[in-house]
Amino acid sequence: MQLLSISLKRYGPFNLEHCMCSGQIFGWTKFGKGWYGFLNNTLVRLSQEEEKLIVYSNRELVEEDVINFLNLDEDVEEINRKINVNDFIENAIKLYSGIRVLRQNPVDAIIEFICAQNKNIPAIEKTIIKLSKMYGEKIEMDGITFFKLPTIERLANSSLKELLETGLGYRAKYLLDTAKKITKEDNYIEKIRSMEYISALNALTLGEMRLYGVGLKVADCILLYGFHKLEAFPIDVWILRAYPYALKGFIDKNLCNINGFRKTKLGRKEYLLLGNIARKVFGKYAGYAQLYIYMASRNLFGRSKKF
DNA sequence: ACTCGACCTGAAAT
DNA sequence: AATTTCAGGTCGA
Repeated sequence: MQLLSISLKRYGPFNLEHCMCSGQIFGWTKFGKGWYGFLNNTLVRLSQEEEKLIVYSNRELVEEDVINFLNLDEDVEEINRKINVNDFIENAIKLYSGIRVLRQNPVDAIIEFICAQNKNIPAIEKTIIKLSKMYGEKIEMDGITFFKLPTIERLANSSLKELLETGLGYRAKYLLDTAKKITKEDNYIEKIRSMEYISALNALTLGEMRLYGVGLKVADCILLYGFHKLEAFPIDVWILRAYPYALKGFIDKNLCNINGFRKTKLGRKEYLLLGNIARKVFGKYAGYAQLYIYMASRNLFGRSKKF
């Protein structure tokens, strides 16, 4: 057992709640004041008291791992300055200060975001828990039972019929096929990691290395949250709704008229166009802008009481 | 190349 | 209470 106390004073703004509720990570649960989840295969409880972060685990903890996972070293104040291009973003930065792009395990991100497509947040959490219960390692803490996400090998060795019991629906075949692909190809993860953002995006969605069931949006999530490629700008329905406001002053009227922004889905060409505009405006930190915009959009247009 | 309907399932809206 | 719509999309015709 180990307890770690990390002073947040020497880092920029950090807000655990915002990080956990920004749709960038699934499988973490809040009980009382603590967030429970897996950090590099170790079950931990995270809680924040203003300038202090408390980390608890049954196993040995390395402070470096925690700092790396929460990405405390990243200079968010500098990033915030760079992406603060209009009132909308400035307001969002104020409201959701302390949000950070976490450094998840890439494989976990792949599994999570394939499961997450075209589902709402409660349904996603439910599916992830079912999947973990079915295939993952069981670990207890504070009298609560938790299940780790399955390994990709375990998924590759499962069957479609079995996977369907988790309520994955049509995503089951995506997940199975993807798991097989990743385990079959040598160093799949490392190959993606070594690529530049655009190459990685293309590799995930086209050609030989393509993952079945991974389109542009899921690929962007994987690259941003799993591989920390900050140029990635995942465009989901929430980003699309807020897009004209978030990019105010940077989109010409033609684009506005052509696309109308009334669509709920984008073609490949449109998706890339909107993403490229965001990358032009927000530079290499488009991914951070995306998190702020996502939060702001849920707040503005969402009816869910969770946010 | 581009558009558009189908697709599993469960939550949320009507 | 039953029914329809929608949800952090992707595939294939």
